[in-house]
Amino acid sequence: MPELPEVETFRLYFAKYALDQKIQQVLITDTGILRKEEDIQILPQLLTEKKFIATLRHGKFLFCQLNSKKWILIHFGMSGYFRYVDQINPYHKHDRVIFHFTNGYYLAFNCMRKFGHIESIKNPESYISAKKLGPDALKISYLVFKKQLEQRKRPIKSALLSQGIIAGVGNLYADETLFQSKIYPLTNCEALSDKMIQDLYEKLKNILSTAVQLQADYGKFPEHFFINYRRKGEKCPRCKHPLEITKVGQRTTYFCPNCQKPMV
DNA sequence: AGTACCACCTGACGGC
DNA sequence: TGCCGTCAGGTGGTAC
Repeated sequence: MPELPEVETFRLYFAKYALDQKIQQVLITDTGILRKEEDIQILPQLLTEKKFIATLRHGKFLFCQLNSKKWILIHFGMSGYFRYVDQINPYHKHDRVIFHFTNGYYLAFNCMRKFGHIESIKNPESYISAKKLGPDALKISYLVFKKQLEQRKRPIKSALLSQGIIAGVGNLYADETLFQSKIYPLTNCEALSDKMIQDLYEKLKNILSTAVQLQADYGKFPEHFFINYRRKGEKCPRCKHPLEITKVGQRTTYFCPNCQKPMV
């Protein structure tokens, strides 16, 4: 489930294998992965005979720059990832776009559920501003974080999930952050004390940077991380109280009713 | 500004 | 065995 740490891991993977490789051709095997119809023609023109020279991540969006100085955008939806391989056979069912490099290797964008997309864009700055994305969750300062949450009349969980407030947090890391901060997911932002906001900030930063360091490999996450217990019928790793499942803004939400109590 | 609801897509899982 | 409904995830659009 690509959230910020997964996308950062994909960015590093892309940088390791795709940067400075000459692109021989681009195969688009499923146009459903494109956002703009004209990209069927534009992407091959943009990429063929060029090289990627730089990467940039903002929230869950990955931007890749070519030596022509043009940019493309990759979003992983919920099932997207890269495969760097030395042959494209056997065919992988969900490879949607395949970059064929002159060194004989391929970078495939595999996206089972097609919620991801690839798009030609002008540049990251204009895209970020057009989409009204908030500051990146790993780069945001405490003061801006506080300002983004203060005075909002909505549950903290839905604020964390809103990419326009803070970019990069998805459903799993939102639950993780609220659990570690001992905050009830439906708590209104308005009701949060400065201390709680500070705690949220520190926990969020710590969780995301830990996950990035571990290359978003859940199996390696610290034992006490909530993600290891975020399952039906599981007990709280802290107090052993059975976890509860609810919905916040239509999204499935796990929490410990004993550790994360509503404010009175 | 905030919320609800639907849509997109596929595979896994539970129930019968 | 197999069918069928439900769910999961991130985003985008629309209507209120």
